[in-house]
Amino acid sequence: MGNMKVHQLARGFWEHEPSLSLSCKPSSANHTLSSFDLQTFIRPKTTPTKPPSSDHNSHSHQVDMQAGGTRWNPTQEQIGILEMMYRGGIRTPTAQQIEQITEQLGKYGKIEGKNVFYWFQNHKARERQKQKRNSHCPSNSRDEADTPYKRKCRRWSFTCMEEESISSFKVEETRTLELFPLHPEGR
Amino acid sequence: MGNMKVHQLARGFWEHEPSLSLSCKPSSANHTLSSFDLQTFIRPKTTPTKPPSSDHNSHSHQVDMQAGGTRWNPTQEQIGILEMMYRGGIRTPTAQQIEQITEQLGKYGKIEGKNVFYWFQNHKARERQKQKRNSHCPSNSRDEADTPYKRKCRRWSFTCMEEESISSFKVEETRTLELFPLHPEGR
DNA sequence: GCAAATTAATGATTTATTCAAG
DNA sequence: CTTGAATAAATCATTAATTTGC
Repeated sequence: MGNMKVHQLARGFWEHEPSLSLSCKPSSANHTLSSFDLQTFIRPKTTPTKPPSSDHNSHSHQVDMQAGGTRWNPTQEQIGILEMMYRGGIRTPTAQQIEQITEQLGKYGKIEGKNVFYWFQNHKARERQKQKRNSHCPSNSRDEADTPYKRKCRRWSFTCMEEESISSFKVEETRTLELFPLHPEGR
Repeated sequence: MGNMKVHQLARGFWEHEPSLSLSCKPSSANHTLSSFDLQTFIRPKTTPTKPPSSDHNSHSHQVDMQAGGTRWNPTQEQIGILEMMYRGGIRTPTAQQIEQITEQLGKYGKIEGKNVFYWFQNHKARERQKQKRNSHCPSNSRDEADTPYKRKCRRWSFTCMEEESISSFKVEETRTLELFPLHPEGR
């Protein structure tokens, strides 16, 4: 709050790189790749920064957020359920679980899969660090019911919501890319 | 591939947790959540481990992999393009870029968005660590063309490919979960 | 020359750290 | 100050190189 100036500069991503004046030796870079334009990717299309259209606000529960770049603001019910699951033993849910959880929690307010994912990550990390800070009598500092190194497969894939979303009431645009705040100190 | 014994134990995910005998105090857990079954999520549905069907091998380039749980094995063209992009300055591509890159690289072999994402993460990290190991005369150890702390929004979402995939030649099942080799020594 | 055994690379996940909104 | 979001570091796990014994 307060002194949080937000730069709106809409320059491209890679303009801070004149021409790669590094003299990296072109070792074994003799690829026989055909028909490929690097420029296509270097310059990501100068998005027109379409402002979010007038939202209809369907779900009522709390501020609808999204569509502008705000972050998820969980409701009490959502937190409750998540904590219950955490206490139930879930630490890093699989994609499948995340899907289901998201669907369930969606009843209580707007939510995305990544929110669920992040919530578990953060909660786990912070519980751990809280426990570490309370390492007074570390007699039984065994990590009780955490995931004991079984490597599960996450299996996700990107789904970019851009360019005319599915037309239904999906997340539309949500463009925060060119719009980054800068913080006063080097923290 | 000789003494690599593979455990096939197909027990469920959370069976290493009888009933959470922890006596965690039920602090402020008086949520008024209704109609929600925790068990649904605790027990993720005992997938029947369907073996991959006979693959037709469509793309010719190299071993088709996938469909069983193997990892992405990039072709020379793909590596070439990715390295070119990296040298071009791309470090952590946005979801939008990843989408495009994936599409392009798809011409040279099977690939997913997450492969592109991981490739950049790993390549960046390993370049950095390689450079750190060569810190002989650290005169100009400035991180040259890396992303200088601009926080972009990644914007991804989960897409679980399970339960009868889209029917086309998509990734089906890919279950490597319970199947881990054990190595004789502590690595 | 060739497969098994070993090692080196590197793809895929998880954990730690950091940034920033509210 | 709390915590959602994102990135970096550490770690695990698999595949390709490479070596080795025949």
